[in-house]
Amino acid sequence: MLMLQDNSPLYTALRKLERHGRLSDDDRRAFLALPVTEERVRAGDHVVRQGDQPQDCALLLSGFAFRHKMTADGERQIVSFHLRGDMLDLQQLLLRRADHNVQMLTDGQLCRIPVIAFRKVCRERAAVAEALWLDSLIDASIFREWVLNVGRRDARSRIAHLLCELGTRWESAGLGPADHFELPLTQEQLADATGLTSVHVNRVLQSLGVLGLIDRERRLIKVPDWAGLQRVAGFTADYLHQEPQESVRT
Amino acid sequence: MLMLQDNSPLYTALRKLERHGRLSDDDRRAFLALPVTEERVRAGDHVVRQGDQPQDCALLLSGFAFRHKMTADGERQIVSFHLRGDMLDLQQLLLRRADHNVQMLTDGQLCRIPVIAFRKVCRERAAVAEALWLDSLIDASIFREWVLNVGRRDARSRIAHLLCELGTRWESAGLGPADHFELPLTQEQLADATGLTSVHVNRVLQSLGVLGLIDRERRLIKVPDWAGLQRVAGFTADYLHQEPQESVRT
DNA sequence: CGACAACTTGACGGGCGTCAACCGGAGTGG
DNA sequence: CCACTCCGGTTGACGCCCGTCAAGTTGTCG
Repeated sequence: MLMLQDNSPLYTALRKLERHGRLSDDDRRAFLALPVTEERVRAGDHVVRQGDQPQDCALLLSGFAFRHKMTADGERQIVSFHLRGDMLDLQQLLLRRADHNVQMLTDGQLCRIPVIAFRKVCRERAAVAEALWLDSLIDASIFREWVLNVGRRDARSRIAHLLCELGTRWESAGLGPADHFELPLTQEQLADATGLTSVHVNRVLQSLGVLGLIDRERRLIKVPDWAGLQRVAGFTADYLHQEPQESVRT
Repeated sequence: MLMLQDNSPLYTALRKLERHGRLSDDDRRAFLALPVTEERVRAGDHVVRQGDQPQDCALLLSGFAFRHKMTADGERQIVSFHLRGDMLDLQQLLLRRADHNVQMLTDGQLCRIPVIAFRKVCRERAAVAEALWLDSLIDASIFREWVLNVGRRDARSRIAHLLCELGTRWESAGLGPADHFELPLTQEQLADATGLTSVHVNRVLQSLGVLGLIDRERRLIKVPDWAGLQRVAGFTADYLHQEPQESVRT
């Protein structure tokens, strides 16, 4: 078995990619050998801008990021949040032009992988391509859940659902327990993610507090009643596809 | 150049996959050689059910299909519509358990491709895997636009936007001009796709008619003022990624 | 011609948006 | 050490977009 190099910035990503199935030593080696450039970024920095044609893919090493789009008349909608280990613009591997923005929520660190080298590895190592493809399928599943969330849940369960998702992903990214996580979002950003206004988000957060479902202190969320929050949200984690896939073997 | 077999049910899909870049003759041969079983389906038939672990992928040969999810308390949200040539559950290639439902909107025809054989081709023919991966990335892009649509547009532009998308995809699927297409949806289904109620959808459709933006006759939509509809919708087609990609060549 | 689904219309109500004022903490500079 | 500023959070009053309910109407298929 290949000794893993914990010091490679790609190791975090590799661990996430292997969540659904081991790669061979050759696959790991090829992936870890990708050329990268690390980069320190500040809250608010753009990682990708709509219309860009970036020549590299970004991997989030630390900090929080988010994707968002805007309507013609300037309304913003956040479409996803990203934690350590997430690939931020995997789609740039195959799609030329970015159709949305990716921006840092907090200070953090990311590394950039040149598209050309990345594509080469994908073409030569089918299992690596497959793991990355799977990753983008899970992203897509999360987007579908978000459509359901903003389309068919009322404000309270909508926000509760988002909190459940973030807690669950926080835990599965190895950052801590799901019921005690960082939420480095202003209420306006929370509103942009849920299709509400910041005023209403404020009222709903308070009501969730009164119900004993969440405790807020600064940008930290504690969930004293996880089952209750889940019930209000109608949350089940299946759409995150976190379990190993035990998928059909060829 | 490989002579294409117009009679293969996979030919429609191949043409769509090659929209963004030619495959080699070997790639085409491998894809067209996939074992398939054709199937006639009726409006309302389920193609995939949430929780299923299907052993094949479905390709839509004719008719309309849609995907939908439900909240814990039974609210339905449609998350996408599908036309001839679309792969209906590509994600079953890599994900074990379906997290949503796929159902026929009209009578139609589909063909099923066994997951095992399909995966084998993907592992052996990197370019085929890449084309399919690209297809799921475009799906994901459409989901993001839907999040924006239900999250941040009012009822009128929301419905206008959906009509613009369907018209555009109708045309690019080779079914006819974008401003004159079939819309085999009840107003309740339209409501489930836009996060509204059927009553309100009814009123908005009428108002779009009064504005001279659309004409409805039965399940047919004519758009006398496409530019106007686009303006009301705030629609730009970039998120559909229809242009050839001219992507970085390795 | 009866039955059923889909569409249409009107009256009414509520969840959430809008507007605006105020508060509170963190950073800044004198 | 204290004003000043600024951003984000909080609160209240009010109103609108869209949901709800319920009663028709139309169209289609047996």
